[in-house]
Amino acid sequence: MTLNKNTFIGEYSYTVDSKGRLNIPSKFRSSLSKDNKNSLVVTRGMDKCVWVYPLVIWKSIEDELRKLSSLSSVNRSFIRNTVRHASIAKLDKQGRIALNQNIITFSNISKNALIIGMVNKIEIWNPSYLTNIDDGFNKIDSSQFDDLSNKIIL
Amino acid sequence: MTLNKNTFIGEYSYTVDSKGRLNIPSKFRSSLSKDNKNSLVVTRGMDKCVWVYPLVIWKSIEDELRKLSSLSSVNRSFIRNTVRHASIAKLDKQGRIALNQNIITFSNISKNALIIGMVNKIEIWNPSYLTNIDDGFNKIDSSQFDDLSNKIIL
DNA sequence: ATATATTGTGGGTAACAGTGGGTAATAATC
DNA sequence: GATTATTACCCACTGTTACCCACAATATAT
Repeated sequence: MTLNKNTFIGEYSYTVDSKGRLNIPSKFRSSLSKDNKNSLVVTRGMDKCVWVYPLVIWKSIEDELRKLSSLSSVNRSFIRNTVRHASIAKLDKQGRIALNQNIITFSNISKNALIIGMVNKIEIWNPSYLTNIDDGFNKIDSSQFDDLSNKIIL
Repeated sequence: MTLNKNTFIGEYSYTVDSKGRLNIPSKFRSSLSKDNKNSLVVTRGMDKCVWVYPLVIWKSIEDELRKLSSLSSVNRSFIRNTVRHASIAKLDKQGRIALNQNIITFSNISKNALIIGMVNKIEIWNPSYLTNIDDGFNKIDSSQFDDLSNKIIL
């Protein structure tokens, strides 16, 4: 049962096998709309993790990037760093994707991987890295969320 | 007979069985609107308890989160910590949901569980934990509620 | 008060999900 | 063109999940 299509929530602990294959949670797979053709786009996250987008969501990101003028050096830099590490990964019959060496090295994922649903995308973490981020979260002055608390009722 | 749909009040004491299944009070079930498709969203509370939302209520939270840009690290942190422990639980034919290990460990619920209606959501407590929080509540300086008293008429 | 329906609890079993490895097809290298 | 390396498909094993039925206790109705 899924909420919206191409929407991901929850956390899952999986293993990367000797061939670099990583299972995508079946709940995430069943959320993917058909027009993704069983394909995801894998790229570097802004934190030390992997970002995974459904193909159609990535396409909309591409369309946004297309609107940015290359006359601006900031834009050029932003576009370059957003797309240079992106690659398309197709799910195999068992529902796994193969992570390339570039991504594995960047995120420092070896055996255990933590997969987290981030609503419109998926994050893959080295579990020990995430623990550090999590600690940071708890140390954030809650006043930083005051602005959010006016927008979102939990 | 219920007042509003997806609205919960009252307190109930139930047991979690060996498979981690927990009954949802029938009064709560009959309050759920049909478009929830017998599904709830279970996640960690901000206290040491479990928060349970009707599916459609959670969906509106998701929609708000989707609007937050991932360029902001505060936003990323907020989204991650809001959704990573959330999962969809479908009511079985007996009106129960299955609590996963993550949630059980966090809330320290073993056999007995206290289910409390919180108007727009449901809380599930280890009974002994709630006693402690309750004591704390009584010690809060009432001036902390001054801000709220300007917004809500009790 | 008796009969009937509903509610909370427990358990068996079949289906599914995650993991690993062998093998064939494809691509890359010499 | 031959050899090697990489990729993708297939099968198999194991543990978990979800569905089904059962039963006792409570509530409701006649």
